[in-house]
Amino acid sequence: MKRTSPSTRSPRAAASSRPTIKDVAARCDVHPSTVSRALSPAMKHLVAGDVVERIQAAANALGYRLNMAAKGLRTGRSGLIGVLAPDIADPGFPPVLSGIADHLNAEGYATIVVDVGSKGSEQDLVDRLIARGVDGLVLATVSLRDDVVKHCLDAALPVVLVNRVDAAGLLPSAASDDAAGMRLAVQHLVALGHRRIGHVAGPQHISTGARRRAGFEASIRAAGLSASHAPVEAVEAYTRAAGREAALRLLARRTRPTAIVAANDLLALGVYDALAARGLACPGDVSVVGHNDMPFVDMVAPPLTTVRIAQRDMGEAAARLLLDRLAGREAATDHIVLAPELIIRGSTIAYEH
Amino acid sequence: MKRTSPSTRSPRAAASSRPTIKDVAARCDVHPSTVSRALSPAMKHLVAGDVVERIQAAANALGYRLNMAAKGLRTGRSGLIGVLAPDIADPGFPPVLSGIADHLNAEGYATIVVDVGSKGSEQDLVDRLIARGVDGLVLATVSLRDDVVKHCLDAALPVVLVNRVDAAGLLPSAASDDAAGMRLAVQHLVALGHRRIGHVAGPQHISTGARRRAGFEASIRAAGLSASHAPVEAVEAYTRAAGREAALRLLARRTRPTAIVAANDLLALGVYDALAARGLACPGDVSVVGHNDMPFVDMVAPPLTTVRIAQRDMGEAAARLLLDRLAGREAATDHIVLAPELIIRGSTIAYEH
DNA sequence: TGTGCTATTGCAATCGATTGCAGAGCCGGG
DNA sequence: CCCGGCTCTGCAATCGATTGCAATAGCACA
Repeated sequence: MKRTSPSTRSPRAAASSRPTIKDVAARCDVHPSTVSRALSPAMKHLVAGDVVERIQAAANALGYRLNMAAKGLRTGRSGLIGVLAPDIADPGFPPVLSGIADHLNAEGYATIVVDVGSKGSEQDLVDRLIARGVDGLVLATVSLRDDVVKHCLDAALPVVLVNRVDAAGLLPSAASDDAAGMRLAVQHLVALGHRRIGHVAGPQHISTGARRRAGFEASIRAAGLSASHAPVEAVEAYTRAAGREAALRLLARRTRPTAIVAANDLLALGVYDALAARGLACPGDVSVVGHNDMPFVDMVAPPLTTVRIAQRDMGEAAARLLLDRLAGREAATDHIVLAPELIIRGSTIAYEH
Repeated sequence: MKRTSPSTRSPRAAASSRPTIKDVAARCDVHPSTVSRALSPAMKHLVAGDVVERIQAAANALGYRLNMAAKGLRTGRSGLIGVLAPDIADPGFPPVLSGIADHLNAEGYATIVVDVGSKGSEQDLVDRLIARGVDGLVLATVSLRDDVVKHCLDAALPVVLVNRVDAAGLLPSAASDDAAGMRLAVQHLVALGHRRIGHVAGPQHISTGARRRAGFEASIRAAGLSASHAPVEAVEAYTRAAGREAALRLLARRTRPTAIVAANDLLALGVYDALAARGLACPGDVSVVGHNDMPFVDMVAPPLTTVRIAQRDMGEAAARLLLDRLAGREAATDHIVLAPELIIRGSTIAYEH
């Protein structure tokens, strides 16, 4: 027990003090380095079989657990992945998150999720994650400012996007096929006989907002409808209140649309609010289609017809993409696109001329 | 530039390599320890003012960022807090989480959230968090097994509970006043004239399930109603499907209840399903009260009357409790209880005899 | 001018694990 | 019987930051 130094005392008080690799080594009469090797799958082959067994036995007899901080310091890898989320409270996000976390956990990584919305600058948050030594970043932030991307690239940090794509398409991403989703929505309405279809578009500085709007307009053209009968109102944020306001503007147009496609379920609920405020019935007077199929939109009145996106798959794909990069494998497919699916419920019906 | 050693090469390849405390020291012609002191708020007073300034200038000229792994190794504190969640996808959880994270972030801590549901043993997850060197744990797990608690106590790790209490009341906790919530619900129904009130109880091995049930029964007694007119059906999990089954059993009783109190909004939605399956109207035939006021229950048909719990406050309180422990302050109040509030919407109406 | 302080700074050990290199022991072939 | 080669293990440096102790300088006061 001569291990206590005279000058510097152990910073962690006498309490607990988990066993270290040295304790295991002492118990087995081998050098710490041998223990390290025996306990590392990659180096185990360098140690004699019986010694490995003895060490493993001693290790879990002592309840030894690897100290990640020490390992991280030495190897330069922390086993931590940062995830930047726009808003944890958004019901659409958890499935994505759990897809990411599950996949990453399986490979021994832990995830630090930070909510950008509440705190200050995204830049600063990224810096703090970098200080923590994260090995990679998953960005699900809605507003992907250029400087953040640049910052990450400067730090030579593997970064992947989820539910987003950057304008230049430089970063690998996993996202839903927004254009296809809007096509499903518009085709569905056209098939029901609708000819005047409005769109409540999301924020245009967010890729989903911009791409869904473009998809909507393209689908309208493809259906041979005139753009003048397909008014678009964009919002500043994906909120129910914003959706309500935009829908009110849409409904105030000379030729009122008989159907409204929202860029988002939250916005669609706002459309419901607007219809109620105008004394209009859904779907009787106006049909509504949402996007995302977030939880419980099947329970609202009327149950919302919406475009379901593969959120969990998106998270998993993003994790895989990141793992590829961490392993040095540059995946062939940098942009994974998930196919959406139209879920028809009660908020859309045929338009009678 | 004689800093490259002959034998062991730097593990982090030439790429990037963030500046270290030594680089800053070299640039200022001082010893690394002086830099460390100058950059630490607690030790700054030991360094001459002008030197501090010079060092700070050099630090952010170089873009120096503290290496948390190294600091953690030396000090024995990682600045990481583990949060065990029952199910991230549960819409009720995000507000709690964000309350926790915001408060902890402000103090320089980062949170690692792990979803217990998906992965294997809770025990093992805790072990992995401990290996990561978390400084403390917030447990929001629904099924708080004794061994997990014991495990944490063995590790001498500060632990707080959120939205939960342990049977023995040993661990500090922040939770809603479940009994008060049930009292609000029952009193509301009684005031509306209901005399036969059923309860869909949550899992009895979860504190919310057990305490809400007890609260329900106590309130029934307090209202002078007979227990035989207040049937209770407990479920195994907080899911919509389980709520449906339990409600069907309740509705099959000889004297059908005219109102049902669910332990949870999710269960309440299941009750809606059951009513629809039996061709009964809500609130016409049966009134329903939920619990938690999760997002969008105001949008379902009919809008759900429910007991709102202060989820964000709960998270904040838990964080404060944990910070107290981390700072060595044993807070006087170990069990913080948050007052619930009844939100009356459309799922409850007066019962006409 | 000498003594005693205090305010600063440097020194070096240390946290726990990893890993390149060196050396020991052993085997079989020539 | 010797040597090349292989397997296994030990040694020691190292990652970056912190901190108790020692040392120095500067200053005041007698």
